[in-house]
Amino acid sequence: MLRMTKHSRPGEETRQRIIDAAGPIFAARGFRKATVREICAAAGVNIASVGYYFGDKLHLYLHVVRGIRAKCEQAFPMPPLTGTADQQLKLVIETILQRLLTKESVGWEDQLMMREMHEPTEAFRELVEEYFRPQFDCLLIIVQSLVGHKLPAHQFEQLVLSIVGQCVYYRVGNKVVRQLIPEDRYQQHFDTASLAAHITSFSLAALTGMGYRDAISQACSPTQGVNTV
Amino acid sequence: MLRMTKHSRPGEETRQRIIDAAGPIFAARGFRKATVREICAAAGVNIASVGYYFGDKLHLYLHVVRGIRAKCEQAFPMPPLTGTADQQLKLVIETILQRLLTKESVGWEDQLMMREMHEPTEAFRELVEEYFRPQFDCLLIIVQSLVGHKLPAHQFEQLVLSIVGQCVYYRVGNKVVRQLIPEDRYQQHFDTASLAAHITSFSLAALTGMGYRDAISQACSPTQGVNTV
DNA sequence: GGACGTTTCAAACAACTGTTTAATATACTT
DNA sequence: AAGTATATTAAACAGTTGTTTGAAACGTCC
Repeated sequence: MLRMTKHSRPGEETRQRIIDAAGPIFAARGFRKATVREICAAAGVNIASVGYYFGDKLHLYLHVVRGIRAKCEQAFPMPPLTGTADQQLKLVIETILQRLLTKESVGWEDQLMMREMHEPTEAFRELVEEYFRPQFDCLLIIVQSLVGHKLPAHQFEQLVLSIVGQCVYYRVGNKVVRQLIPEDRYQQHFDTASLAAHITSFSLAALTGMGYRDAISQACSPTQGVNTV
Repeated sequence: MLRMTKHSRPGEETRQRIIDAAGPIFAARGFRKATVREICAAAGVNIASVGYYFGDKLHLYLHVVRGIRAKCEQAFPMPPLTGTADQQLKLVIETILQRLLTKESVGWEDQLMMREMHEPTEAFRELVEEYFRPQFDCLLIIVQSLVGHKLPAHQFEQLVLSIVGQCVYYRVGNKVVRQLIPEDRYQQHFDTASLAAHITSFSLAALTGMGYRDAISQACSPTQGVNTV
């Protein structure tokens, strides 16, 4: 039974069902390994529907990727930049780790993101601009605020990348970490909150210890825009 | 023309040629995308040779992966643990970055490693034990030496992972970084040596700033084995 | 030099893939 | 109610893949 009003064609439903079904499958299997047959079976539609609505498999994939940012922003929104810069840093690190380390039930978006990092498709460039760049700029502002004075731009960028790198590794190298660290100790000390606390204090200590930042001003620096050279 | 003595069958040569040709192709295309036909064409042998010598494509892949560690250790050997712990840390970070960021000409082994991290095969477990574990233990000893006193094991491990994470991100997230950082600035400040210097000072500053380590002992602590709890 | 095990080869095989087709069904318009 | 554009379907298509086959070529040993 199909209902087809002027503004909601019956096809819209199957179209959406295909996208919904395709996301987790592309994330789990990768673009190449994921088959149109499996996606259509999961969506409960005919094989030919992909060609009918998206042209081909690649364009379906691009539609899926382009819909990710919104979903991710909705599940774990970036925290507002209030409070001291120290607090801001901790919150952002926690948010990034949550997005990265959440279980597969909601986390297939990040799986796809990691696949794009490893084997970029056409969608990669805009994905960086719309997903990674905002996180990067956000951290850049916080770090500039923490340092409190001007530095060459590349130094700020390297500082931010050092922070991001620590977070991302727990996702990218997750399987390695799981094998390097004894299981019980992993369960006890490598949850999202503990890791966020460690990475935050590690990074704050680095900023302080590198002399970029007064050890005294540690817990009381409000955020202010700071320009690079 | 085939030469077949008792101890060096003619097949040994083609067998080796297949392995040599397969490595870069598996690394560049991934296990699935790499085709037996392309590998055999690159090796200059018949398609059927893979089945004849390795049984099937998967077992050829496993042979290739198992031969990686030796090659990598030979190209960029881990530095001997001499000098101050500070110097050791810098050398190890440099070695890791060199292994990770070397151009494709010699770096296909690490490409394969990254693929295994993302999509592990049967070879993953032993790869971690033989390749990642030594690096991890090496850094663990250095960090223990830098801290100079006992700490819970998981804290040492998180410190090491913070260091490794910074390095690995420049490989895993390379394409992201390349797009986030303006090209000219990347060329100027994001070479292996500069990154190694930054990551080293960042990490040393963190260790110092976290209070794990006397700021005074910074440049003169010789390595000594330190046991965790 | 002939017999034998080993190695190579071109060709075919079987399975799976994304895509297209042409017919059928559906819902809206007039 | 007829007509029409839209949507769905089962089936077939065309291409690529890993793997197997059976014969031919080769080197070694008696």
